[in-house]
Amino acid sequence: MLQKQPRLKEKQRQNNRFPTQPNCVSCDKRAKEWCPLGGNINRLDDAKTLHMYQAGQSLYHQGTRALGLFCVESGTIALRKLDAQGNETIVRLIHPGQTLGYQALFADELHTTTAEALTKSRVCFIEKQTIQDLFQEFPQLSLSFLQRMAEDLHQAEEDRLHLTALPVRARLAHLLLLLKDYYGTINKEGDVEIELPFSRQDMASMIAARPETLSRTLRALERDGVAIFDKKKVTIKDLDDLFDELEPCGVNVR
Amino acid sequence: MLQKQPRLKEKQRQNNRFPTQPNCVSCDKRAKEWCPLGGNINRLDDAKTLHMYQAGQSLYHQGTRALGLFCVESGTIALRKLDAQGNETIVRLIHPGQTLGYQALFADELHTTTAEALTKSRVCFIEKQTIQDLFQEFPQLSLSFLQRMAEDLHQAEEDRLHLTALPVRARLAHLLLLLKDYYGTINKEGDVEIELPFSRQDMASMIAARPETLSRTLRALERDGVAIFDKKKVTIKDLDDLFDELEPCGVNVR
DNA sequence: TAAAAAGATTGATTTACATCATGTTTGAAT
DNA sequence: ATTCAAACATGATGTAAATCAATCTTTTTA
Repeated sequence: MLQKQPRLKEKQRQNNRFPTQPNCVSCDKRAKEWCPLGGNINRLDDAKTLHMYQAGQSLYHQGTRALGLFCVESGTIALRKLDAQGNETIVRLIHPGQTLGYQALFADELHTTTAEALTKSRVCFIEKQTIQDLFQEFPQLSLSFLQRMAEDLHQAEEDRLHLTALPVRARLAHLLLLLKDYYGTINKEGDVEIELPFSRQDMASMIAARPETLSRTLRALERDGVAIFDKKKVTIKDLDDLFDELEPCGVNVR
Repeated sequence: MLQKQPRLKEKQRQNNRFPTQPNCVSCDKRAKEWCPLGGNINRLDDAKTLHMYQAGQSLYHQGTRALGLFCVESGTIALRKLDAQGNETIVRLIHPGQTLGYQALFADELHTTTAEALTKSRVCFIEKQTIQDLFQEFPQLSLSFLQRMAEDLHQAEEDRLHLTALPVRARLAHLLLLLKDYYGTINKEGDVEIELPFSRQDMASMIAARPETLSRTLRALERDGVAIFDKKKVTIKDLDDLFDELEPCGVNVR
């Protein structure tokens, strides 16, 4: 199965040298998956290899074998799924501290998504054999991954519900509320500003809408004074306005 | 949170006595989750308790704590999800040999669905403590559940795709193709006959459509000679006709 | 810098499906 | 049987979002 390999801009090809080695022990973003290692977290630290990815580069490709696990230190990774008709959707975003690649690894299937760095990213890789060794030595580790996947499953259920029960506008509001946690800052006027790391097309795919529909919905939100969309910058005066979009639909944002 | 407890028909209240104890060792339907127990499968056998459920009875309720795992010996269990607006959807069906209840148990969350027996069912229950002990003693067990959940996750991804990419008619065709594996028989004319264990409303919820839409779609398939729907019995002359419904959508039924 | 390609917006039109309304069948309780 | 309440079917109508098509904008390539 052939995958599209996005070409990189010239300037992106540079600056790939002299990375500071990240340290799992001091990594404050590390997700709870690795907690069972406790004081032995250095075991992970020793086994990992650091990789730098420029925006647009892939960590792995849909349809390939899983060689190990990835753990994001910085940057944003998108899991893209390509279907038979050639539609590409972002299934999920992975943020610093989170692990990815476990689905195919644990299911012993081929990767069902392509993992692509949306921003310049630092990602650690732990190969399959190491994972197996660690799981053997620290059985609690598999339990924490069980928990992880159970939560994923819960999320998937929830997403399905939203998809069928909520109109595009509410799905968009919901997405913005999730994104603000990762990309939101407060500007000098005290408004929330979100710098989106992806295109309109990607954004549309995330809420299962067509780009045209997304575009119109953005404008509708602007008309109603809920948010301002300038290129990839979103400005929100009052988050409550977004919550109000969801309230009549009975959604509680975790 | 109050749950609707369906009233049982009179005759269903009877015949709940003298169940033959099922035996995990000889259970030929047992799913691969328990394989790691190997020759120690009797450990599971000793720990389990058998429960009989009449159609309409619940194994557990959405919003309650997970007390253990269930393993279906016979019958069909539906996982129902009730949303804020009061819509009820069948998220999934569980068949003999399969395990259920692990999502909430592993995530340490409340049950996100209600498990309801659609037919008279025999289900084994293994309580949390036992599971923990077994997982401790047989670490491979958690790996096999990891695999299980990874597959579930894959399925959820796939379902989401279908939901957004396929029209109701294709989703219905797809559902029938899945159901035939569990409920299909060949009648004297050589046609496939499926005896559905659920109502039209439930069926509609499974493909995320309204009952009216499902009703019309059934008739459309009948008009086109693809299938005949008589009450809960579906007759299909040629399965290829169903595959043809999916082909233009680029779906390959596993 | 110009040219080309891709992405984004906007408008007009279509459509699949939901909703509403009404009638019919079913099947359990009396 | 008779009654009653669900479940199911069917027709009429409404609508959110997709599709089609035409600019406009930004990015990439040459």
